[in-house]
Amino acid sequence: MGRGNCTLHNVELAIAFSQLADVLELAGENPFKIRAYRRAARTLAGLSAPAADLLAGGKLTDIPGIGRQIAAKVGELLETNQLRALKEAAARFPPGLIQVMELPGIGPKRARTLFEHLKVGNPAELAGAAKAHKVRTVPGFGAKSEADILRNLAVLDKRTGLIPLSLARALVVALTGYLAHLPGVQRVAPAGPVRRWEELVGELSMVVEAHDPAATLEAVALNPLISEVTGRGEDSLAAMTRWGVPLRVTVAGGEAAFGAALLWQTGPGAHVDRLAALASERGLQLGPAGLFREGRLLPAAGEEDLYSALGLPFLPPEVRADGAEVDRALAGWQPQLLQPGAIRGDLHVHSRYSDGQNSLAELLAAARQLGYDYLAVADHSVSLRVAHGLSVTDLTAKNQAIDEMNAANPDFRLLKGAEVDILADGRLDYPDEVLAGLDVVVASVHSRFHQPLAEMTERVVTAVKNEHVDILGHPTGRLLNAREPYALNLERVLEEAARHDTWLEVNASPERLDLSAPHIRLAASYGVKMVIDTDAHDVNQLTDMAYGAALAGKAGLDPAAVVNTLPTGELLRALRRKNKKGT
DNA sequence: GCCGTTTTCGGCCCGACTGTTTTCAGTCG
Repeated sequence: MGRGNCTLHNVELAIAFSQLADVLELAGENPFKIRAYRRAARTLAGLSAPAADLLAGGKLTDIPGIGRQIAAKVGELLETNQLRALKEAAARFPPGLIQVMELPGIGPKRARTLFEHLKVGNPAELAGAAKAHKVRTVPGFGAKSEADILRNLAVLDKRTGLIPLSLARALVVALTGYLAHLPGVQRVAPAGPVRRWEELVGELSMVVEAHDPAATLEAVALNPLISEVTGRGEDSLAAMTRWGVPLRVTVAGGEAAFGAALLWQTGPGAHVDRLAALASERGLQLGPAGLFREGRLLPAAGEEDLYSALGLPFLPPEVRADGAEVDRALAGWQPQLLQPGAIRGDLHVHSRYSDGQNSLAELLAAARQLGYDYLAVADHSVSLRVAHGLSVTDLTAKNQAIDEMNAANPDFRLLKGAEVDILADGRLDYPDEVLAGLDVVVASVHSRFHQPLAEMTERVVTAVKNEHVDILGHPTGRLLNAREPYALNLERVLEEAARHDTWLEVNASPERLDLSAPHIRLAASYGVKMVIDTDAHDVNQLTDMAYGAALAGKAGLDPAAVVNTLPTGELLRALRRKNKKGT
């Protein structure tokens, strides 16, 4: 974490353009214009420098997809904190109609139709209309749509108030920067589910060490991210953020109490309760104010000291859960984490050849910057038209370009890869002889998501058995907060993956986190090897590896089961494992 | 909206699936 406020501004700019795209979609604007705004939103969110600096330096329009008009809108946002175009367009529709559009099967046209016929302007009103069987009276809707709407509304309801970890992290980085610069503030640390790397976040929590708690909390209340202060204590403040997620800021009473405050605010409750119980078993008292013996505060500057005082190894936030981990640690268990630098490369990234943003040269340079030894450029296969899936001819040309890059860069290895679609019947989207010419084959499902369980399982198992497939990509297909996983018997897939030595991907993109931590545990129990990949479509997303590493730590995955910790030579041997065994 | 060593205008993300229809519009990846 670091980099002050720049991430905040970029994320906020991105959200504004994304909202503009949403509302223009409702308004029936030119789809290409809408796409341009969405692209700009993605680009802005991924920038590594503050957009404000680029704009000031006249460099913003150098970025592909950002022209004069969007740059002007960025300027307007930075100056006035709002977009006139967004305000005007949004005024034409009830604000809840955007949420109605989040329902699967409901796009801008159908959301508008519902609004015009039934006057429903938000999910709650739509639920009422559906229950009263009014939806089926609207042209283009029937009993099936009505039932789908009700079912999907329940899913939508479950996730309200939860934001993706990536957005939560951006907000916490922004708040950290803000807090760190307040006078009298010594230390700031994020806590809560963000620090535990929970995949969806329902609350933000920060711990501060400060000379003057009242003045510090007063300053927090003035932060523009905060829409409303909901509670004040002597040393804490509760507020609602503009993103609808509550925030708690806790001021620790001095250095000796910082660790305890951080521990308490990081949670979860069951973990902290187990620690407190353990402390009292040892004649100590552990609470949010610190660790005490007979009423005397013991010196403990950090969490490490607290764990150590209880006779425990340090338990990093991502492994803190229901308290059982405390007892495992007492019995000698040590959490296994991927050390920085353990990951030697990424085996699933996209280039400009399909739907990525960067050239091979840019990808190579970025990977080298991260200290990697290798990078597999796995672009989409021919069937995935929307993503510019590569024809065999294009793939051949790309492979040749990779050979040339490798010849010119002997210290690094670009791997010839493809993310090959698993077709509806389990066949792959390239012929065998083409697959045989690749270093890395990632096989993924990108179509026909609604196949019944048995059919989908058979389809994926067929791919897993395929001798050319190295990795099963994003195995469950879920999109966090957006799309449910497809029906799949994962245990059956794991069985076959273990048998055929096919690796499973831990897709580290914060939109997916697929496999999830529980699924990683399950896969490990089958003896299946895993690869942590970012699925980056932009060099800035290569650092999403941190999400995957945290997920592996949460799942307690043995680093030895992670294939991309291998150095180049061993990885290349491992990639040839099937051919060696083969016929 | 953006973009262009062919274009300053006219392309750009196309095709399959779905539920509602009696021939297709809307959604999605």
